[in-house]
Amino acid sequence: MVTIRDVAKEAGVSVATVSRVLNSTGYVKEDTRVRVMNTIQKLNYSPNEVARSLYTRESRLIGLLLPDITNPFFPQLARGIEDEVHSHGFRLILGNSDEQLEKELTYLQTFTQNHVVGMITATTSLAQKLYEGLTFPVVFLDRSSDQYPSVYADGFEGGKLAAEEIIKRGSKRITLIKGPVNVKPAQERFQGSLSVLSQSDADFYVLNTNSLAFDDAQKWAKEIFQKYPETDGIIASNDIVATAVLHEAFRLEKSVPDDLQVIGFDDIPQSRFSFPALSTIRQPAYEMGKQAACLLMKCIKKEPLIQKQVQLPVTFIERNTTRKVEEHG
Amino acid sequence: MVTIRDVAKEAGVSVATVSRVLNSTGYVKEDTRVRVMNTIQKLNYSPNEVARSLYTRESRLIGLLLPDITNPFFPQLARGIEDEVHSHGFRLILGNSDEQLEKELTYLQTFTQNHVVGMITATTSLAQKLYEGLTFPVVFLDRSSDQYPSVYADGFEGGKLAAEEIIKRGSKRITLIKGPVNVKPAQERFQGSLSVLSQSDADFYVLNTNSLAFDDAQKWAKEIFQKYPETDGIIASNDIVATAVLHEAFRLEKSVPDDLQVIGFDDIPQSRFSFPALSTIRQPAYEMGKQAACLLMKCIKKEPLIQKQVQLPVTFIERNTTRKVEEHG
DNA sequence: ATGATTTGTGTAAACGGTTACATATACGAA
DNA sequence: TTCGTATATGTAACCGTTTACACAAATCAT
Repeated sequence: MVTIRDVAKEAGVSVATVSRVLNSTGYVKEDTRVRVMNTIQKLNYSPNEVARSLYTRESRLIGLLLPDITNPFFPQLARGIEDEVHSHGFRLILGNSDEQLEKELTYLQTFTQNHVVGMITATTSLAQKLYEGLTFPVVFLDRSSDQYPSVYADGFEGGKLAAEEIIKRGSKRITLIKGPVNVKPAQERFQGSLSVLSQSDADFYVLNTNSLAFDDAQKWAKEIFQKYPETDGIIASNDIVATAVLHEAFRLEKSVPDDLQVIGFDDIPQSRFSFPALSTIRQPAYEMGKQAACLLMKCIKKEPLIQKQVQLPVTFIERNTTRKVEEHG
Repeated sequence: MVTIRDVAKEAGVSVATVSRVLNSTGYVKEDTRVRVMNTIQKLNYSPNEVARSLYTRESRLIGLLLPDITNPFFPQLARGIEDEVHSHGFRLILGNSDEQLEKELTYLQTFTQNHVVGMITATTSLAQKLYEGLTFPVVFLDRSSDQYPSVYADGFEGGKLAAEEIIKRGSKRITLIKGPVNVKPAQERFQGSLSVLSQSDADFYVLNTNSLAFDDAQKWAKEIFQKYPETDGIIASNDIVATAVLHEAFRLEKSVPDDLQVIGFDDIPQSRFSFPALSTIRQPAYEMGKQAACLLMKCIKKEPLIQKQVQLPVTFIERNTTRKVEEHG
């Protein structure tokens, strides 16, 4: 491995000069700068990030903690983040928490030990005090926080929207699928929908679930039609569950949206391809990731944050699992 | 930040002793070991991974290079990898290459500069010589290589399978969607299907595409029915494209599988929820990731590899976008 | 009792960068 | 000419670990 000393010797200068050339700091005469650059090229030298990190006490790494990359919502967040931080020269250390405190802790330690410059977390943190001791900035994504900068969509509003739209379109016996209790955004949606439903004249049934994943979605879907067969409107905890519901409804030969309406949450890319195409509450995932990354970049550069909390709007995406309403006027 | 010296001083021993306790190397008397451990607890000391890395010249990080995490096939690979390496105490630096050589190079550099202990790549590497200079082991995933350890599914066989099954089920005017030329696995599938089709008595049409992503899938789908409206069987380049095709077919009121059969590739989780449920060639993605990680672990531990190339079987998953054939016997 | 070996601990030199500080020259102003 | 400042470069300390080497005490074999 070729080091800065090798370059210095070859170019006939000191390591300090090479370092100065590398970082464009201090004074360097143009001739020597060129000479050093050439030597770097010639020796194919590339500075050791670890050594740099040790001295400066920060790396160019950013920690990213997600619940589960296998859920299609999160890769979009991740991609938004990556695209943004990459352009600033940072790289990501990725961790899946599976919403388990223990795994989250492991990664927090990893991030600390590796001197990350900052982190973005989209997971549990029921205990926000976990993050208190950290020496680097943290941005919460897909979760709100008063203390920390955070980027999230308005889950409560989304939940309300879903309920309003499904009621407006005529569902009377509504099933509300409640996501895992420890997943905060899922609870917010749920509360949003609940607040609307409880003030409406619709009957409703709440199905409690403990996962948002593919492998379980089918189970919840079956459960609904067993326990509440006469339901004519389902507000799902996310698009995956909604898709499973749709699938099960088809198996049972229910006609969507005529006999049964379904609304999802997230608007993952594949939702527009479901059959019928899924009506859903859209969260701008890629954009959320990007914004979170921007916020973190500002924290890292110690620029003042104009606003610590960024709440992005949710929108109702009307597709074919809900009935049409004719507009007035 | 509390360092090893703080611990040493507090425990009344030398840094060497603390280090020995930490790494369970050399001789340490039981009393002092306990005393040091207690001090570590008391001071809440956690060793600086960067410093360790600098001296030992290796980190506990592994580089992972994927084409695009947004394509649902890759998160599954990633998850398989993470689960495996995590249990060995390693963490992942993630990069998306978008199949662009330039981005790939950037990440190769990042990995080197950060002293990763190894890397797994599932992307381009048209120029395998890129990987020659590296000081750490590399495992190819979803791509074969004679030189390097690699884990992949039998794409050619998968392509053949798809063609055979669709022909066996009676399609006569087949559309073969050819994935991007620079994506090797896509080409292998294509070649596999092509080899079968060209020896069959079916007519077929090849649609060339340059992406496997959601945003473009719809475009290819529309193109097919414009250019080859009488087609009665479509072999898609992956499940995403297949799903888009299905969606478009429905819009055009084609009856699947009666008038049109469709076969995908990958078996991403959502495929079983498409309508009709997608028949596809399954690649065991999670398992592939896991195997690749296992291979890398062995390389890192310098254990001999029993086999450098691991080829996992593909299987035809019969769902409802293909017609049934009655078994003989 | 004596030497060899095992056990236990400490000192200091790496690892490969960055940067504070020292030094030296060039240049412009007074 | 002299001083102050801008320019240019080098020396060495430092970041926080690991480990080679040195040394001493304890244990063992003869």
